[in-house]
Amino acid sequence: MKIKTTVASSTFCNLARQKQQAIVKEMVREFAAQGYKKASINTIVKNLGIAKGSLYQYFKNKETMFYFVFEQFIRLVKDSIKQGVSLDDKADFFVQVRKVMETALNFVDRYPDYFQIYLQILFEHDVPRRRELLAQVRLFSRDYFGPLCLAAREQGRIRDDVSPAMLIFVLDGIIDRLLQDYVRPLVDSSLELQKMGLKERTGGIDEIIKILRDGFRG
Amino acid sequence: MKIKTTVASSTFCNLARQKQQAIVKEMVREFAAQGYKKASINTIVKNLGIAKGSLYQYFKNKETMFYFVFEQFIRLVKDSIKQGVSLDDKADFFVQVRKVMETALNFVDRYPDYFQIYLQILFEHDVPRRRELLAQVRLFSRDYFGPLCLAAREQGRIRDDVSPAMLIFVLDGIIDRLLQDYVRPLVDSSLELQKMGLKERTGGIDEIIKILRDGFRG
DNA sequence: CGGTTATATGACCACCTGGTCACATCATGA
DNA sequence: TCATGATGTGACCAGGTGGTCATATAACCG
Repeated sequence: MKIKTTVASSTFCNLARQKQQAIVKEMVREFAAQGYKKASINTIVKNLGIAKGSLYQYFKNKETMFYFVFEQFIRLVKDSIKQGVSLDDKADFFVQVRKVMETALNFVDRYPDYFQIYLQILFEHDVPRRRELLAQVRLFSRDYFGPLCLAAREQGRIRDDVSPAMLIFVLDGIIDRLLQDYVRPLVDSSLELQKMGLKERTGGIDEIIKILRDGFRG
Repeated sequence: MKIKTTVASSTFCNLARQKQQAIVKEMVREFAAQGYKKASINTIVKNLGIAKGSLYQYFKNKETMFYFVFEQFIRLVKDSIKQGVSLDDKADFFVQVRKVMETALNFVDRYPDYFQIYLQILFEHDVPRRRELLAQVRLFSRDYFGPLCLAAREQGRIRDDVSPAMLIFVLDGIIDRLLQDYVRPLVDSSLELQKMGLKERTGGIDEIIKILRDGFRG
């Protein structure tokens, strides 16, 4: 099974699978840790033990390397969505939100570095073709949550004194926080889900859903 | 009134107020836009129209410049808290949360670049003395929300099947999102509070509080 | 084997970085 | 007016950046 890409050279595509994977892994690691601009090609080749010229035979330039990695990220996301979630208008809204949270958590659990790269793109304003890249991602938010939220509201599962924009804002915010907390816990307010087993994790998500549904009031 | 700092040179402190402010403003702008490592001293001096050597007579090195700016940030935060909020155990919990949100929003409205610098520190893992800096900030979160949340729970204003950690996690997450959305709206899920007048903004916050209190259920 | 093409290499380039310092300019006070 | 100390300056440094390319090595095939 050949690797799918629109930007890597044929030389790279014909590389031994093992070497290929090592290169991808190291590029992902470096871009995840440093973002686009701060990422160092010298560091990448040093860690791989290959010459810089070699890397530049595989990819035209730094921007292409980044885009290649991003391509892989998009592919993984799409695969995860296909496998993990099936939109079902009839199911309870909060059950569906729950499913989305679990799918998203599974993704960042499996591919934390790829998720970090996504965060880097969100945060770094001078990433090449940033707008275009982000437009490709709007997964949990627009393509997914948008329709889900609108449907839920029309079906009366959501109080009608809450605007759709606000619903999306809060849900998206909570999920984002959940994922970021998973890969990069802050000292102050962490659920530490990444330290838990599957069962506790499920319990944590349950609690969040409960809050979203019924609020904090005692 | 002399500027308060523990790191700037006396030469800088004796500078004409106007020049001083211009320098502070430009450093804040650059660090806010680029973070610590990517920030360029050459850019700063070019934009200011002064020699690099001059800047290095005001501050020992880049790290000192960054710390100086951070010092100012902390000062502004403390002032804002003093003015904006008074902890009141007897007031309704959600009313207090509301007050915190408004105070925080006012801060990022007045000092968006300083808030950006805070975000940069949160996100950039190789900022010098990062842990120490972040420890000084835990404002809305630990020093503030922690006691508030615990008190609210003990007084039964919060449902007792929600853990304190979860309460802090969700509140902190929502506020964080609110502030980030204010200075750096995402295309997909933005409330666009920054485009609104004071009244609409108040309405937006009200809606959030309502959701936190009673949840989304229709 | 020889010949030809594909891959690997690292010295090298121009450019930028944070930082220095000998020197120029200015202000002050006698 | 002149001397002294404070302030301003930018050429310069070592080190890092993304990127190139002539050359060396390997792989393949007749």
